[in-house]
Amino acid sequence: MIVYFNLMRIKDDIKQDALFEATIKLVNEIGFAASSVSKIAKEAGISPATIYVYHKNKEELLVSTYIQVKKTMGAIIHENFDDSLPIRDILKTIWFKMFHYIARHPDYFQYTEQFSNSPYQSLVDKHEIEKYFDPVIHVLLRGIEQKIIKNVNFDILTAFIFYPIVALSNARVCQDFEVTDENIETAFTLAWDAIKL
Amino acid sequence: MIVYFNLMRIKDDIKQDALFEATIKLVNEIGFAASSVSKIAKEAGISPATIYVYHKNKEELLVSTYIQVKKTMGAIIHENFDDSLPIRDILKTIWFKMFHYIARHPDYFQYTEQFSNSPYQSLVDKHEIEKYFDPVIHVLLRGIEQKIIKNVNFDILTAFIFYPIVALSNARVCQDFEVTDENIETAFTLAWDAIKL
Amino acid sequence: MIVYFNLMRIKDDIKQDALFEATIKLVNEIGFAASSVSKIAKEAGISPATIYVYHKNKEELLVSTYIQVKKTMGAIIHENFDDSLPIRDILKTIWFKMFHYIARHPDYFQYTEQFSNSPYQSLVDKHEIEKYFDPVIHVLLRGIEQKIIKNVNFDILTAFIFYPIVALSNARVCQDFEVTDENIETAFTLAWDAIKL
Amino acid sequence: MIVYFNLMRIKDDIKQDALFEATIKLVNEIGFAASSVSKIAKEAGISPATIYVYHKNKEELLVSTYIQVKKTMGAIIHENFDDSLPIRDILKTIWFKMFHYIARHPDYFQYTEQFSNSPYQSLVDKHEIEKYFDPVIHVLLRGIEQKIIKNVNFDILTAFIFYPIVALSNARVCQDFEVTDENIETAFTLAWDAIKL
DNA sequence: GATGAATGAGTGTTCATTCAT
DNA sequence: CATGAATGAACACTCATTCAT
Repeated sequence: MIVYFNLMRIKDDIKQDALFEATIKLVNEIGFAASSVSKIAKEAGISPATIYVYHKNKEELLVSTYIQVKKTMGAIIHENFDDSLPIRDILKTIWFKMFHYIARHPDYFQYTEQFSNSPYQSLVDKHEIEKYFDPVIHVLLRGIEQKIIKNVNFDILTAFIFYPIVALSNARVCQDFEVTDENIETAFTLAWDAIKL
Repeated sequence: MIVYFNLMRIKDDIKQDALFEATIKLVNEIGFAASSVSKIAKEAGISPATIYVYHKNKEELLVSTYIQVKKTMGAIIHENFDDSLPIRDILKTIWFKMFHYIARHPDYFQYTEQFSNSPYQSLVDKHEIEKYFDPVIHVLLRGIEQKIIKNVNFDILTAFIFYPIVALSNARVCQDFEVTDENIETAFTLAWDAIKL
Repeated sequence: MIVYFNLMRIKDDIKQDALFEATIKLVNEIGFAASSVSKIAKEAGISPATIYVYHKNKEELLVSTYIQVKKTMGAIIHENFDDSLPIRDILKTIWFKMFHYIARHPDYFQYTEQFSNSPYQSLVDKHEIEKYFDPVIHVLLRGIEQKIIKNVNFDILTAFIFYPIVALSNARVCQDFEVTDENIETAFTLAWDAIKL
Repeated sequence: MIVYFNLMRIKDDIKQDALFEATIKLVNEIGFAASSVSKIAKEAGISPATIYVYHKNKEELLVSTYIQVKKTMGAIIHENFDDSLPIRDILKTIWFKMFHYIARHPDYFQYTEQFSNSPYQSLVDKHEIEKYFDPVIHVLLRGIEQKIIKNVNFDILTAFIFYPIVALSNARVCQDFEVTDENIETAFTLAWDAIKL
């Protein structure tokens, strides 16, 4: 009986996962508006009706897919996070991790880009996302305290230390930027020059 | 004779304009996917069929609206463009002009943000857009030549001298950044620190 | 067990049938071009969207309706088909069966007439239709072999042994021809005189 | 002034003609339902509104186009009509003339075929069409009187002496029948065998 | 839990026709 | 006479969602 129950759970997870991947794949291929519930279902190999077993509605499917990607990204850039290193080194490490993560999962990244410019984005609890990136945020705050980083509005800091990664990773925005370790290093120099005191 | 000409000209500029404004307003209010042709028509006070007198299809309506906004923006940031000023001053002037333009037309800006992350974006002739921003681009190139600006990949430069404006103007991304002359000045300092040699 | 099977089978034969009859009725009443999907749906008492559960699109609905009529017609004219009778008798029997079938289902016949002159006709696999009429065809071939029927191009034979039935059954073409056994007999005499050696 | 008036009239006729040809061409190419007023207008090189100067509405345009083709066909098959020849020769001459006319104007013929199976057909005054074919009709009547042709219902006669021409000329119906003088002669033999006493 | 069938509401688009010019 | 602009009504079709099974 227990075995049976476990098999059920496994089955669930497989479907859940297929749904996650199908959603991202389809949104990237045909865009947000054209990704209908039934197309996503077909891509995932399940019935449209089954989606409603796992998710309240389409919105909730897209939002939870977004959150899951963001959560994963947060976890990955903080792997082996060492708070004791110099601030510049910590940030540089995170730059590399982000670029490498995006390079490995361009589809995940592209999904978040599309999502965060869609009307669905307003349905996300911002604090839930932010908490996945808390450790880096605290590094910046510490940098300000230690007078290593400019004491300016936090949004300004973000616009120079994180947003350029997004821009440079977005093939639509930057077509000539090749993601090599050397180029990442160069780009990071500008970021650091921008925020350092 | 002039009266005759006015009587002759049939395609209605007023309608054309209403359509332009309605498209932008609706896309901002309910997002790209939900902005149907009939809703846009209703907002503009015309029949859905009339849209097809002015535009081949929905795509073309959205794309031409985007191009028009970009064109206007390009024109405005180059108003009184003075090539003889120091490079830093030219760029700073453009920063202010962009922020002010966006502040005055937040809806236009928001439209371009949504558009450039939609599947429609791939339908735009990139070169047509780029030419509206040629003068600034040449300023950067001159800065590199004169060894005032870092000699790095152009996409990297763009990611630090233009993209932060987009990030900071995007209320969704930066909710704490208040657009005041002082804050713009501060933010520009970081941009200049990033790109200057 | 049978009850269970009935409960299981979901796609509704009753709806399928209603759709078939509605399509034919409407096309006969208002013509092919005016028979819109929604009108057909209303006539069948179902939602327009439901049509797309049973048929890929309008074309496919019309084509499959045509094929079904042709199939039925083929089956009926070959009922009790007796290959051992004299060729003239076989053909005469088929003449009567066709006239009687058409008289009983003038709407089915009229539908095929309209269909085969519409652009949809090119979508039909001709061989699929022809196979329903194979037995008669073979009778003609046998007649030629046995030097009972003129040895001429098969299309010519068809134009005299089958096509006149179509003409005479078409109320639009022949308004004065009353379908009585006597008149059919008379007309068949001409057909036989035409093809016999 | 008269010259001016004449020029106007000529211009009219050119448009009228272009409209006639455009209607037939388009209906043959894309079918009846898809041939919209504006497409016909574009094909004819005039404005859709102009069509309504020459014709009350779409129906009337299609009907009058049909009548004109029928009229032309009637005129051509009666060219050099010689009532004094033997009946068989007269009919054979008409067979050849019809086949040759259709071969020369397959588009005109195809138009009438499509038209006479469309709902528009009911709008035609049958008597107006019939009168264009009066002379042949009288030949048949004379044949009956002289006991050369079978004394049967006139529709039956028509179904064997005229309808096969339509069938054999219709590429959709008869794909293997090549229109050569020899084949026409052969086919006529069957027609004559059918109707002769 | 999983699903195929069903649908009302909506989609983008074209239609025949009118009208001011 | 000729027309470009305009439109209400309709088109074929897809949508997100529900429900009986």
